[in-house]
Amino acid sequence: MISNEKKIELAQWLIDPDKKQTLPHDLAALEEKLVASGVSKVYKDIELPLVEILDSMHETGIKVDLDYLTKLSREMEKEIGELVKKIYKQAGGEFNLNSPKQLSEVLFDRLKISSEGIRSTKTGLRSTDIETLELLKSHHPIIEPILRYREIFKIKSTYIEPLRELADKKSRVHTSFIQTGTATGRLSSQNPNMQNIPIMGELGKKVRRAFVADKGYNLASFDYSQIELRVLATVSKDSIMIKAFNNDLDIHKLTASKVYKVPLEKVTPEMRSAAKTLNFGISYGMGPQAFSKTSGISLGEAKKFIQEYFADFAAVKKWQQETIEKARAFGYVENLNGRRRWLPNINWPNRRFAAEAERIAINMPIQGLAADIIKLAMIWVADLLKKKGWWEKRARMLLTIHDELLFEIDDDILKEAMPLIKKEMESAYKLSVPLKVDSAAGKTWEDV
DNA sequence: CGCATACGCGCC
DNA sequence: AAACGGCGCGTTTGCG
Repeated sequence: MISNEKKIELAQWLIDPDKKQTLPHDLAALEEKLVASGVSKVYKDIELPLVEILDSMHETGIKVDLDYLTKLSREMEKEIGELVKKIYKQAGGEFNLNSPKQLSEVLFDRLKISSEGIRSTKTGLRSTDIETLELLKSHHPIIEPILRYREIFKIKSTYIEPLRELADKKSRVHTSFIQTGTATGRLSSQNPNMQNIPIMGELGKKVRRAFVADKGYNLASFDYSQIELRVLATVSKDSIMIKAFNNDLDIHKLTASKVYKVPLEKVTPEMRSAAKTLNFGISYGMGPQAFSKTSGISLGEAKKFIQEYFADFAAVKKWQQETIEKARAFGYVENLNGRRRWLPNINWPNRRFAAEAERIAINMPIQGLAADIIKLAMIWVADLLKKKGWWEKRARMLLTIHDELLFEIDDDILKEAMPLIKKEMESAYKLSVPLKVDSAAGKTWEDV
C-alpha cells in the first residue's frame, strides 16, 4: 500500500523535480497534470512500483562489522593525535585544525608561507583546500601532516563514527533512499548516505571492509559498465559510438586514438586517462578550462581535444545543440521516457545563468535515462527474486549506487542467482547498444 | 541557543 | 572555485 501523501509527493516531484512551483495538494488534480506533463508512464511504471522496493531495502539494511569499526576508530584516533602534535609543534602553538580560517592564518601569516598565486574563497579567505595545499607541499614540512590529518579526520568523522552510531542491535545500518531528492531522477541516500562511501586509496578500502555479509551469505555487486555513455550513444545516434559499443571496444581507448590521432596500439595509459576524463566531461558540458585542470593537460591542448572530439563524434555535438534549442523553445528538457526538468534560466540574458542551464539541459536526459534504467532493473530483479521465492530471504537487495546494485545472497543459491540477476539487469531497457553488467561477490564490500 | 552558511570533500 | 552534471554531511562561524 502506498499512502496518498507519498503519491502526492511523487507526482509533485515528477511535475517539477526542482520543487520550485507551488502545486495542488490533491491527487486527482495532480494526475491530470501528470498526463499533461507526459510523465504518467514514469509515475506508474517506474516510481510507484519502486516504493515498496525501497521500503524493503530500508527495512533490510546492510551489516557492518562493529568490532572492526571500533578497531579502526582507535587506530585513526591514535594517528590523528600524533599528527596534531606534530602540526602544533611546527606551527609554534595550538589552533583549531578544522577551521579553514585559523589554518590559513597559521600558514600564511604566522609561518609566512607565500600566498602568491593562492586562490581566495568566496568570503576572501586564502584557500586551504587539497589542491592548494598540494602546491605548498614543497614550501613547508607542515603541509604533509596537515593533508594526512584532513584525510583521516574526514573518514573518521564522516563514515566510521556515524556508522557505529547508526548500526542497530543486529549490526545493520538502514539508509533511507530518497525518491524525490534529485532533479534528474536519480535516487539519493541519507542517514547514512550510502552512495558516497569511500572506495579510493588505502582508507577507502579499510572503510569498505567494514561492510560485511551475514553469516552464510555473500555481498554481490552488479554495476552497469559505462551506462551514461551508452545512453549518450543511443540518444545522439552517433554511429561511431554505437559501433564501438556494439563491438565491445574500449571506448576510452578509442576516444584517445581519435583525439590524439594515433592508432589504437599507440594509445598510452596517460592518453587513455585524458580521454576518459573527456568522455565523462562531455555529458556535463565541460569546457576547456575544467578539462585541462582535471586532466593535467595544457589549456591549448584541452581546447584542441574538445574540438577534435566533436569533429569525431559529430552526432553528439548535433544532439547537444538540438537539445539546447528545444530547451529554449519549450522551457524544459525531457529524457526518452518523458521524465522532465524545467529550465527557467535557459533564455536569460545573463550568459552565466543561461550557460549553466544549457549544461543541465544536455546532462539531464543522459543522467535521467540512466537513472530510469537502474530503477527498472530494480523492479525486474525484485520480480525475479520474488518468483524464485528468494526476495528478502536468500537474496536481499541492499543498495543502489547510481549505476550499481548491491545484494546479500545465500551461499547455497549464489552460483545460480548471479547470472540471473546480471541477465535481468542487462535486459532492463532496450538501447541502441547492449547494456553490459559487471558482477562480483565476496564476504566484504572490499572483496567485491 | 538553534539555525543557516561557508568551506571542504566523499561518491557516481 | 568552477564555463563540470548530480548528491549528503561534518565542522566552523556568524546571525538572530
